[in-house]
Amino acid sequence: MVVPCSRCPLRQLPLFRKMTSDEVSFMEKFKAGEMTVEAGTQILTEGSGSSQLYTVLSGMGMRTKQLSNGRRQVISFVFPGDLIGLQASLMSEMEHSVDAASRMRLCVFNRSELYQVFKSHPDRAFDLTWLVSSEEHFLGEALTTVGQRSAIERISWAFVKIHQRAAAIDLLEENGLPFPYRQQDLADALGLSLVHTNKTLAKLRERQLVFWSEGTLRVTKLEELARIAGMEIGPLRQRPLM
Amino acid sequence: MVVPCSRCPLRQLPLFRKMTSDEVSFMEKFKAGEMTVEAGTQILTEGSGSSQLYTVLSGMGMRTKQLSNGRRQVISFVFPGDLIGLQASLMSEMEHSVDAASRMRLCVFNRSELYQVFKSHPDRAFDLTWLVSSEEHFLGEALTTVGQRSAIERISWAFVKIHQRAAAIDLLEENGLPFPYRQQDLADALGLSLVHTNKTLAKLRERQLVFWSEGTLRVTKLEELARIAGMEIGPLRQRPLM
DNA sequence: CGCTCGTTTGAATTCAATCAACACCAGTGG
DNA sequence: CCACTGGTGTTGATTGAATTCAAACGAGCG
Repeated sequence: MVVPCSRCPLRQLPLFRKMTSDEVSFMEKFKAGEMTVEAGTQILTEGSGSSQLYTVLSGMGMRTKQLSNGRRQVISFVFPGDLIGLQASLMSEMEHSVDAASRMRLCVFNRSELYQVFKSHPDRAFDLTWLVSSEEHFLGEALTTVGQRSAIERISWAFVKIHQRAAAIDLLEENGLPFPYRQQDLADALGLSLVHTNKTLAKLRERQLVFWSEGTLRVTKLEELARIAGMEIGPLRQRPLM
Repeated sequence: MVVPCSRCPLRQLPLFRKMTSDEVSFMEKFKAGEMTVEAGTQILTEGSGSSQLYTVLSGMGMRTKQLSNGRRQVISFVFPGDLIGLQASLMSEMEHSVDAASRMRLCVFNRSELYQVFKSHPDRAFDLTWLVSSEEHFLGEALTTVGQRSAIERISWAFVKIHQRAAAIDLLEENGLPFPYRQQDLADALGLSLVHTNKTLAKLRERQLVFWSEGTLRVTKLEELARIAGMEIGPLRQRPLM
């Protein structure tokens, strides 16, 4: 059962820019359908082209990059509202993979129509560029975190980011937010070993700042975490939803 | 003395996509002038808006991000052909600074005309998006390097990248390429301490792989460096020049 | 019941950070 | 003219944060 873009629940959230009905109906035409994938599915594969773009409707995933020596970097966690696969459409192929960490529902767009967006809807093309730039911005922050912060600072930074984003897409329940990753995923995202990640998580738990178990993450003292990370906690910028 | 875009020496290089004379003359209109800055100048400042976009014509710089604890991440080194300041035009402000490491000549564009590009020249808008995406791609690689590689691997990776790019913009002289940075800059780019960077550089020098002194970098065994870094050495993708 | 997967904990090791000096050079000012 | 200073690079010694190694535990599953 496909939801029309105009009634997409994500679109109602204040995180996402209000669009004119004209813009929405254009996106509607651009939309090829919906798709559900199970946890563990590889949605996009590093090194291969893709004829599709996706907007995440629900569920979570991660972008990963494989090294030849077997190590792996988690580039970012993917949340509802994120656009994935654009890189393959712009360059000839993906330079990272995208894996589903939970069951995910995806909105599918045809890559072939991408140029139409640029040709006939410059404002939406601008939005696309904005989204890529926003992702670039995030990677700059992540690079700074991995390059300059200690283990406890990195993990605190990550949890603040995740909490903020989850709050903005209405994922906060009273007992926490769904966080369907393994400790290894977080370790690979932050450039830490699994063991050290585990021990650092234990420290945060002891200090009553964060509780993460059974796929649920509960952040109890956001400001304290931000203080540890040495970061500002501003409101999220409104973003376009494709 | 301002060079018309059509006779821009960068544009003749095979690294940059051939453009139609129509496209070039559009860029020409978009161009507001040229500008020269001395080494050490801050071209763009983190947290502040900018009414200008620049394409680097010559010289080198770096994007940096400041942490509140005094540490600093060098996000990337900036080379001729790179576009800087787009982020400030898309978001409301820069989220990193750009500093000149040597004297630089810059091609200046007015931010206010950016929307015109999207409106009237969708192919150039596409190029802009491509550039941002390419930068995002690079940051993903850098994140992977800092997150997963050892010190000697990181430095080797960086030198391979730098050598490739320098070669593509005709910066290779018989004695090496101009590399006007301090060891501290490289250290901050790779998430290493100055001392450890220095010692690792000494190792590479002993192994006769890289010689860097007095602002000149000479890479003698590119393949060996790439082998150490565990990376592929493919040809650079052709890129648009704004 | 045995098996796998993810988490947890302890111990040993190591890579890289920090601390501390010194060398070198270009300015700069007495 | 020369002592002094600040910036950059170099080197050795020490420390420490994080990795690696190893083992065990619990949950879910065929």
